[in-house]
Amino acid sequence: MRENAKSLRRAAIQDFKRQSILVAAEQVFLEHGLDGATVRSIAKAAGCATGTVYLYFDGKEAIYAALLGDSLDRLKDAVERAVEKARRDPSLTGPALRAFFDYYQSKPKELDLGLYLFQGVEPRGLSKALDKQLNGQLTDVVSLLAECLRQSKGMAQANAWNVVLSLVSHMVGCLILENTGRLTVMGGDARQIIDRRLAEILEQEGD
Amino acid sequence: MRENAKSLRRAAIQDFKRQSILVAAEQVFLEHGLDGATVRSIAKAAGCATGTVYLYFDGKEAIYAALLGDSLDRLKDAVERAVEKARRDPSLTGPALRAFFDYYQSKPKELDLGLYLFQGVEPRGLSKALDKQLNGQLTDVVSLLAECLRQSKGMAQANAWNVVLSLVSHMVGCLILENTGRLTVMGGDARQIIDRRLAEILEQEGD
Amino acid sequence: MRENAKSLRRAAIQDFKRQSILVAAEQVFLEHGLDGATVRSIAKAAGCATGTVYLYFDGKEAIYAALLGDSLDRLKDAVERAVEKARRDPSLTGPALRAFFDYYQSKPKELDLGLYLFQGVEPRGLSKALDKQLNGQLTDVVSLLAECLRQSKGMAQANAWNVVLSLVSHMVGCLILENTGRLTVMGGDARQIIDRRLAEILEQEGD
Amino acid sequence: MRENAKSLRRAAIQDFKRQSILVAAEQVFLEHGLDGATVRSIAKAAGCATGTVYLYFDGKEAIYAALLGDSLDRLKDAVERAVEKARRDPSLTGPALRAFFDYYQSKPKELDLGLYLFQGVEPRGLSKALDKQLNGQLTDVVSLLAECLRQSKGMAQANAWNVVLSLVSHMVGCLILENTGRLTVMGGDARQIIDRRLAEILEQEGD
DNA sequence: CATGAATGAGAGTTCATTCAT
DNA sequence: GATGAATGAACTCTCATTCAT
Repeated sequence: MRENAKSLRRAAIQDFKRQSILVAAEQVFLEHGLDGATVRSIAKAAGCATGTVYLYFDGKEAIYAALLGDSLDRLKDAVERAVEKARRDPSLTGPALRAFFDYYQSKPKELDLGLYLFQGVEPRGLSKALDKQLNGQLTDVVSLLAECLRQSKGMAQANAWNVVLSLVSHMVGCLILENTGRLTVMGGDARQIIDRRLAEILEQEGD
Repeated sequence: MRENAKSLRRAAIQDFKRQSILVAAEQVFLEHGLDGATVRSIAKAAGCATGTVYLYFDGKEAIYAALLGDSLDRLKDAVERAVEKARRDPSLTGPALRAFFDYYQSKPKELDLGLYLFQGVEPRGLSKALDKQLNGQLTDVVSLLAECLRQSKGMAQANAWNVVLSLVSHMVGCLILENTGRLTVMGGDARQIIDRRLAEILEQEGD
Repeated sequence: MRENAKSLRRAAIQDFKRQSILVAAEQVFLEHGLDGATVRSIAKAAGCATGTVYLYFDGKEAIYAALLGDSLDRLKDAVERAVEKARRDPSLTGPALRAFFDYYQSKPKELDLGLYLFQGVEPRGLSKALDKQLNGQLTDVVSLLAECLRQSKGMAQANAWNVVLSLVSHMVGCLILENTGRLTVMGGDARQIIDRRLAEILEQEGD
Repeated sequence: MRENAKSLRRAAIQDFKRQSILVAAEQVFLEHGLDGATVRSIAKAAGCATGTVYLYFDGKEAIYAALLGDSLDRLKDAVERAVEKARRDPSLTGPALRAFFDYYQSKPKELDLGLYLFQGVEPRGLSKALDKQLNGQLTDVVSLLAECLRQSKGMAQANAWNVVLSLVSHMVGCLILENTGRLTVMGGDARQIIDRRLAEILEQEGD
């Protein structure tokens, strides 16, 4: 018992350290970019020595992968919760579909982070394995949304899938343009655009 | 006169060199990424010495900026041509609106290139000046599209502007997801999504 | 008494730990080289924590020194036993002289280990003290062999000494070339070379 | 012509730089060992910046390889010259056979350098290719000596080969023990040992 | 104008050693 | 006594930039 308690405490401390490195890394990545960030600066931001970072992660890319994986996990959780509510109350279908957008709008940094993935995955050194994992996580999220729409509108599965893909693409585009200020400069409002789009989708007849 | 001719010739030669460096740089940037590209490799691809690159550009960032500016110029040209056709033949409004999408779908690398802009502009060394210039170029393109839609559908200007912003966001999202393979993995097709979207827009009554 | 017994036991346990670290270290040194070996890997091979190694040794060099000293002790033991037999039965003089060679041929790694000594003793951190100690141990071994030869052949002491020095040099050269594969590549056989040499030595008249 | 002269000059300068790095590297390797030597310290000793070293060599191991290859080349030259003389004047067979020993005794550092090869080639990171090359160079030298002995004494080829292998092993052993002071401490003299050995070999009947 | 050798700061990563537990 | 997390200096190697030719 005593031993057990001790190792539990140790594990908790380790988890905490790991998390604090991740938090620090996220800030550094977002401020300086994936290549601009140095392990040194991440360590300094985390308040530890350079070598310590390597006790918790295999290297810079591993940190990035962990960061992105966690982010997509949280996204999935958020979407899941919203979809679950909509299942109990179909009038919440709109908000459920918007959960993807809401998540990234409330955490714009996490989308920025993911953008690194959008540049020649291989050449940048991001492994195929990471790419596959992230594709899987993204597909899971889209599946949840498609199923939600299907149940709500009585659409055919394939149809719901296509509508959701279109919607998600639209959300991604809006978020990127908003994050970088391009949309604002041109007088656009991401939330408004998406809401209008959602209204159109939900108005349409099912099939 | 003699002097003048000579200097004209010299200017032409200079322009040619400058262009050949830009062409080489584009290839290298797209293959290795902004950070992965080395000035030496750009020079080698351009068939000149490392130092020569610095005779024509202030440095790596400057090459990138020039490249991006040129790309947006070409985009604007393409959109302008399409819009001009639509003005003469309103049935070509759909293809005109799609010109933005078509341009980047036919040159996916150029969108990739632009994506670097979406990550921490300042810290990466990309100047506010460049950012402003690019915003201006993008706004020009959107203006062309909005005016085209307005004339074709008799919409209010503000309304047309909003519709085009939404459309352009959608296109950007689709292109990014397609370029990175995420859309394909999930069984989506960017062109199809955008065409459906265009059909909806053009069907709607002009307010 | 009780205390005494306890401390004896403790000393025995300490010795055991020390030995197990040495055994582990030898394996690691031989596999990865003096610089390639890490204290962490030695500790892991010894089944203890990194810090524990420092409870028994002053550091990596100290482990190496201990290892080398032990190796030379074992060599001396082996030579002593062989020489003792030859004293009782002079026909065993050949095998006695070959004991040096036999020891290292059966444990080629220990000669490898010793070779580190041959490279920049001081700068590598190996102390003068260690160097002196090892010279002493080597001289002891040579003395044993010289005395054996003197008794067997009735040679003058100085003469026997010279012959043994020559023989030991020869053995060292053969062992090194064999260990590294150079001899084998060239179709040579260390054992055969040394045996022929021994035959010549023993055939010669004792001055 | 003018161009040619220029590039010739440039090539000469390059060769000079390369050589000066090699000379510096040899000193640093011998003082600090193969692992102890740092590229920085080699550069400093050569009077240039760290990066400059990488303009002339692929890395630390490449420097070592070049150093060792050059050394063996010079050894071969020395042996070749001596053997050539012996062919014209058979009374010089002794000195010819001793050329290997003489070379390394006059340049003890070069043997020290080679000793790194004698420690687990692979684990130390020294490539198989280097190992093979060096084996080839060493074999060439031994061949020269064997042929010299064969012609001088009218020995069978196989016999001469074996005698030379034995002799070379002996020389290596003597040189190592002398270089490290072990031989001197024990009152031995490498040159004397080898000369006696040579006398024995040359006295023997040619099979 | 063009060259490309030289620079040197800085990258990711490792590891001997320490010390709080 | 034993642990192993933490340290931070030092490593090899890269590359944007400069400048003598």
